[in-house]
Amino acid sequence: MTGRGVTPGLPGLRERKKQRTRDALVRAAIELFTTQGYERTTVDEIVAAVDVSQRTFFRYFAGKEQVVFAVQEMVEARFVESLRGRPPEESPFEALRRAVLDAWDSIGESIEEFVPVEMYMRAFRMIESTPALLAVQMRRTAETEEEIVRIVAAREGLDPEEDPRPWVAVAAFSGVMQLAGRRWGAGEEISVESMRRLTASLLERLEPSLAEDWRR
Amino acid sequence: MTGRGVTPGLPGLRERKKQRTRDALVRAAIELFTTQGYERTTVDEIVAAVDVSQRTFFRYFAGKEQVVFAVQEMVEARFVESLRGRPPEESPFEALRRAVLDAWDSIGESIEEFVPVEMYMRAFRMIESTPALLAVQMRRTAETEEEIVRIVAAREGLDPEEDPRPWVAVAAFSGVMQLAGRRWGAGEEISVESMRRLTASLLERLEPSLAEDWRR
DNA sequence: AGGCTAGTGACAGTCGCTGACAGTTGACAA
DNA sequence: TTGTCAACTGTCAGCGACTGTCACTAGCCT
Repeated sequence: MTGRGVTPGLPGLRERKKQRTRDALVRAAIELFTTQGYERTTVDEIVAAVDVSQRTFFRYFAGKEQVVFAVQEMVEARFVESLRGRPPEESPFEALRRAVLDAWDSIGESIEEFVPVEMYMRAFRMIESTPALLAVQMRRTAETEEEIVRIVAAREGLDPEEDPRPWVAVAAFSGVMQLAGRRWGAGEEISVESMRRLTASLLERLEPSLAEDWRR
Repeated sequence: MTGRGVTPGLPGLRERKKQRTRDALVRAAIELFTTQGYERTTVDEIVAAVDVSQRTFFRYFAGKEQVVFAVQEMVEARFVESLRGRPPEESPFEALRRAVLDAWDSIGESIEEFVPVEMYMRAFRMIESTPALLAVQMRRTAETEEEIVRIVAAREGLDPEEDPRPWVAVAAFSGVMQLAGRRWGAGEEISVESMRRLTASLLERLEPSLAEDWRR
């Protein structure tokens, strides 16, 4: 008996250690970024706070910006999952709309396990106000869009290579979502609740805004 | 008589010299980027080709990426101008749609004065396929969006701070435009004409894609 | 116990970019 | 013309992000 009788399904010590280093880097980075600013924080400062070498940092993250998006990834995953669960009788746009709202409803707890919600919020605002980060954010969004398109197309039994409608719908939807993010970042309220409200109100107006004669 | 009796309205020698340096940098950069790739081209190579110092390069362009967007700026300006000229009785979305198509119709000549159209096309594709450039591109787009919102709001006699409809409409429109760019970049045809066709067909489908039941 | 290898640190080097300072050259007035 | 001023430019020195290399440590597996 060596005392190594670990629960079989669980990751080994090596894996857990890695995860801990990674988490520590994310937390330290966001802490530093939000207190002294993204550009004014060097990678050297981050690694010093966690006491690892700079080389190690770049083994975990492809770039200084990547570390910021570790949490964002979770949120997106939550939305995608939620979309997959929508009943097939909903129209594509309706399914997208409900999936976002559902995701916002249930997001609070799942972030909290990892970092305080308030830290996530600060990170979100930091992204909106830092050109370098915003650029990465937008690129990431574009990539997620592709996955969403595939899901929507599958729901409707379409081949996305053939039919442009899933692309167009998702593009329009995504445009409005980005707008919501920008507005929320510029506003006062820092709550998930306010983000949800804003999202709902903008998505509601999408169809009318395109068709209606605004002057009545 | 000193021979310095220059035509009064024209920029002086200094100004012309500056412009020449700038143009030379843009051309050299795009040439190098498109032949050997963006990342594999160093700023040193660019300045060597034009025979100026690296410092000078950074006085003209805020970053290595900026030089790529010198031409793109022209195209966007053309679109904005075209939008301003649309008759006020058109619906906002209709005006946006026609403005893009008009812009594509008249874009050819105005680029040619500066660089061959084919070079512009290659630059466009390079942006689509280079993460660093795509990120900047998207950021630039977001900034242009704001101006478009103001124009649309003005057409309709609305205050954009009050009414979210201009924002929503432009966000959706812009999302589809980005999609058009991506599709065009991924396709075979490298002509302005094909870009125009693609744009037209996607914009046509925007409204139906949101409302219709796709399964009939 | 002992070999295998993923993960790490140390170090040197490349590249994008900036600040400071000095030299040069158009613009403009005397 | 000539002299002064301000705008441009080159040189140099240096920072910070990022990468390649190589030796070493410590979980892992038999």
